[in-house]
Amino acid sequence: MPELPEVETVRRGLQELIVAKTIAHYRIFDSPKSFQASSADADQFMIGAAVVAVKRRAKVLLLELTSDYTLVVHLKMTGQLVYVGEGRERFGAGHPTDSLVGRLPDGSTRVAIEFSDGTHLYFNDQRKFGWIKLLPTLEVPFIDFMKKVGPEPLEDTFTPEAFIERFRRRQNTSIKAALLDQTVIAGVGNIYADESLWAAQIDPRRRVKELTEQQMYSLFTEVRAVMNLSIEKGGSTDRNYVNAEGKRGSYMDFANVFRREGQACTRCDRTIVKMKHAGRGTHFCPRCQQ
DNA sequence: CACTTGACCTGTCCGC
DNA sequence: TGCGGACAGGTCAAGT
Repeated sequence: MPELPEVETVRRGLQELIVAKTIAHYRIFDSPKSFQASSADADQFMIGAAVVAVKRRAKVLLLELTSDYTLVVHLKMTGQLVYVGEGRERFGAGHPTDSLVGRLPDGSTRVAIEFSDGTHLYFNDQRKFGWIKLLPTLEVPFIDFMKKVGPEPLEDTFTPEAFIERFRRRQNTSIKAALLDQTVIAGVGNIYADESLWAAQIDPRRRVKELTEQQMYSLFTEVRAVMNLSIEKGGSTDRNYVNAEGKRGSYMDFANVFRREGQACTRCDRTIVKMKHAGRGTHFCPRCQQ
């Protein structure tokens, strides 16, 4: 479930691994949905183009090319963007729990890119929800998603006042549903919604309009703290997520509620509960979250 | 406009 | 052991 910390971890890895590499070939394994570009465009603007930079906006990765086109990538639920360097026959050769990735390409590979030095970048996606679009770099800010998506919560310029203002038009829904709404705040998904609400001691079902200013300040602080810690830990590997080198993240070792139903709350010892709310599995402590 | 629900997919897990 | 159904959750379309 790549959310902001996972996508940022992939971005940092790719920035180190593929910038300045030139695309020699590409291969599409599946469906017009996984890779959205005409073959003429892909041939003209990918082959021979080098990677200028790897950027991120919300949960979307942007691989900018020297052709002035950008590969826009959304990993959705099970997407992976994995780099395999020259001579590396497979991942997972180290500690057996480090990696979820075997020899590539595999049955989940949707797109393979070969660089001129013989190294590869694979877009794997078991459930095919994810996609790659090839677009002119200048058009990227104007696609629907980019126009609607909310501010980046980890930017230095983002303030608690701006955070509170973003929730103004979602007063009547639950705080969890509002946090998951990408047009309110960018990058929060199910894991970090549950974790930040636990840290701020707010019941996920509570309506936005019922929350005090102090609670909203606390939530602002905790959303950032939780996601910053996760980036530090390389993100959360619940099932499929791996970074650009095929390695797991370790944030789940630090989670206080997510996938911890039936266990004791680390703050008050009450049993953590899981229920369905806002259409999602929702984990919280019924004693210390109000 | 605000808000909720279902669809998109497929691997995994659970109960029979 | 095999099989059907529930489940996982990011985003968008369609519904109230």
